[in-house]
Amino acid sequence: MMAPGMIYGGAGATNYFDGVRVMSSSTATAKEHIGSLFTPASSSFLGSSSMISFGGVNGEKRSFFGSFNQDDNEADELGEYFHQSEKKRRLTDNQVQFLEKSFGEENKLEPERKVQLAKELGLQPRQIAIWFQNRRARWKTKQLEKDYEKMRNRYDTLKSNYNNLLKEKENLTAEVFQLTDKLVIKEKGNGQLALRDFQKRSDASPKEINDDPISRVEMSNVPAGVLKKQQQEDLNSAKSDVFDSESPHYTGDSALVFETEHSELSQDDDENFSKTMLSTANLLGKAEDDDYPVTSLHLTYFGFPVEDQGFGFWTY
DNA sequence: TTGTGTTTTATTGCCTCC
DNA sequence: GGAGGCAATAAAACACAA
Repeated sequence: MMAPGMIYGGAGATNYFDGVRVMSSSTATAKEHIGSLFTPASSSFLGSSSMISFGGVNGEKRSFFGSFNQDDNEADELGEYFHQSEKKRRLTDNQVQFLEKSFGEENKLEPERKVQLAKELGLQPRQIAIWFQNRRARWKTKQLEKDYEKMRNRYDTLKSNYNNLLKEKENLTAEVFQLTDKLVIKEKGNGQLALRDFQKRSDASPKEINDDPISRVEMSNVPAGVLKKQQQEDLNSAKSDVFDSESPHYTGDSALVFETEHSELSQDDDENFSKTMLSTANLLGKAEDDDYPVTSLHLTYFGFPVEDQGFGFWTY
């Protein structure tokens, strides 16, 4: 049997009187404290109805649901409620309905409202507070679920868009392959001069070249269509002879430019693509500056940006 | 009927605000 | 320091399948 006025708590439990939390460090102290508050004259916490505040002690039953249309069903419900044991009891449907309505109006509970609701529903103010607290927790959980659902939908949309862009990019890449091949074949001819020039320049440090901002800028400004006849021939020569996989000049750089692309293209495709593009770029670069061979790094400035542009190779 | 999962009511401890 | 809010949790009540 629990002490009257004590909402069943264990040892060292927090106790409540009329909705006020009474913290205690020792159970005995708490019991004494609470016990002293419940004299036979106390108007609340009457025996088995310890969780329910009745209107008065004189047997008069004030209207339990002042705001409800009380019918036989509700009377039965109440009777059921009052006759439940002292264990944890559920609120009646009408009580819950009333609290829900109140929660819908305002989910925070001011002290006056709490007391008012407690009076109207015949519950302890503390019970009203607990109900609101639990209801807020449920509301928050629901809200989180909704937010999660929204975010998931957004993610799905973004993912779908990304996949579409990926496909588009693959198509464009394939188109570039085709066009480049066509271009190279078209430029077929004598390339010996280009090969000699390239070998002469092969002593130049790649770092120097790559770090030279001026050459980068110049490269980026080379219009693709400006080619002299002799330069075209140089390119054709270089295409077949210069870009072998052993060349220290190109293999490393190739990886630099296309390193984010490995998941998309096979290694062979990757290599071929790099070589072809280097070939083209060298040809174009030669039109501007014979001192520097074009490395794959420079390709970045030839309309094949690593990221952030329409033809970019980025990863998520 | 019983085992099990879910919901509801209530407690506890910590934190913030006044 | 007290009051109230919140997160985590306990435990009773309830729902339901086997």
